Amino acid sequence: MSDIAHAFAVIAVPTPAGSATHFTITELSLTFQVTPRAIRFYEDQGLIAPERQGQNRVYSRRDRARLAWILRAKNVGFSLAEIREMIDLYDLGDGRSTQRRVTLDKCRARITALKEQRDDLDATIDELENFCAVVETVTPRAANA
Amino acid sequence: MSDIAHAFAVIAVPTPAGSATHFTITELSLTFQVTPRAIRFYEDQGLIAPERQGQNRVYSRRDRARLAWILRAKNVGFSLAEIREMIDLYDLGDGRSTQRRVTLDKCRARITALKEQRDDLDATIDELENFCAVVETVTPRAANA
DNA sequence: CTTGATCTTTACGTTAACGTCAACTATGGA
DNA sequence: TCCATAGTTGACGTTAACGTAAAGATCAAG
Repeated sequence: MSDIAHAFAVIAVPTPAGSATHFTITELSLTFQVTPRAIRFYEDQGLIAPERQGQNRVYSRRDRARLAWILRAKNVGFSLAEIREMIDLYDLGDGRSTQRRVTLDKCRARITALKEQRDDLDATIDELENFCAVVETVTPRAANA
Repeated sequence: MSDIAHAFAVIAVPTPAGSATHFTITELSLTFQVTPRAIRFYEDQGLIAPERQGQNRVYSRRDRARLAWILRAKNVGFSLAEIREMIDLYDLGDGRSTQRRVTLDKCRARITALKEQRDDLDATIDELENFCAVVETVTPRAANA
C-alpha cells in the first residue's frame, strides 16, 4: 500500500502496457521518452524502487505508473525533492495530526500556486495563439511599408 | 514598437503602478518578488533593456510589463533562452516568409505542449485536492488499526 | 570460448539560473 | 565633510538534474 500511483487517480499512460506485467529500464525509457540515466537518477533520489533480478532492474506496472506520475509532476514544475516529499507525505499513514496539519497546509498552498500557474498557462496559450494568428495574417503579403 | 508586453494581451500586474511612470530596480523586485540580481541577470541575457540615468537603471511601464511577462513565461516553464527566442521572434517584423514558417511551426508545437501541460496541471490539481480530502477525512480519528 | 547486446555502478562534467561577496560610485542629509 | 543609503560592475560559488565516459557483469548466439 501507500503507493501514490495507486492512491491518486488513474493515470493515462502511453501504452496501457498491453498485457505485459514487467518492464526493463530501456522499455520504460522508450515509452516515456526519458533516458535510462534519468530513471536511475530518480531511483537514487528515492522516487522509485524497482525489484531486481540479479543485478538488473525489473519494473512492475505499479513502478511504471509511478514513473508516469513522477514525470507528470515534473512537467508541472515540481522539483524531484518536492516529488519525493509528496511521496513521503503520502506514506505518512499514521503520522501525528500536527504532521497532517502541515501536510494539508502545504498541499493547499501548492494547489493555490498550481491554479495561478494554470491561469498563467491559459494566458500564455491565448497569447501564442493570437501571435500565430497575427503572423499568419501578415504572411501572404511581403510586409514592406 | 515590437515590444512583446505591448503586442500581446494586457497583463495583470500586481499594482497597476498607480500613476508612477518610472521605477527603480528594487521597486520592481519588491513588486514581483524577485531579487535585483535576477532582474539584472535577465538584462544580461538580453530580455530587458531599461534606460539609464547616469549609471542607474530606470524602468518604464513598458519595461515593467515586459518583466511581468517574462516572469509569467518562466512560471509556465519557459527557459530564459526560450523567452529570449520568443522576444526575438516577435521582433522579426519583416523577416523572410520561410522564417515566419519556422516561427509558426515552433509556436504551434509550443502551444500543443502547453495544452498537454495544462492537462497535466488539471490532473495534478485534482489529485492534490483529492489527497487533501482524504487526509481531512482520516484526520479526526487517530488511525491506529 | 568469444562476441555483441544490454545491463550495471562509479564518478566526474555540464548547464541554467541565479546567490553571494567584494569593491566602487553617486547622492542627499547631519 | 563624513556617512548612510541605493545603486553599480565583476567574479566566483551553488544547486538541480541529469550527461557522459569508463570499466565491469551477464547471457544468448555463433
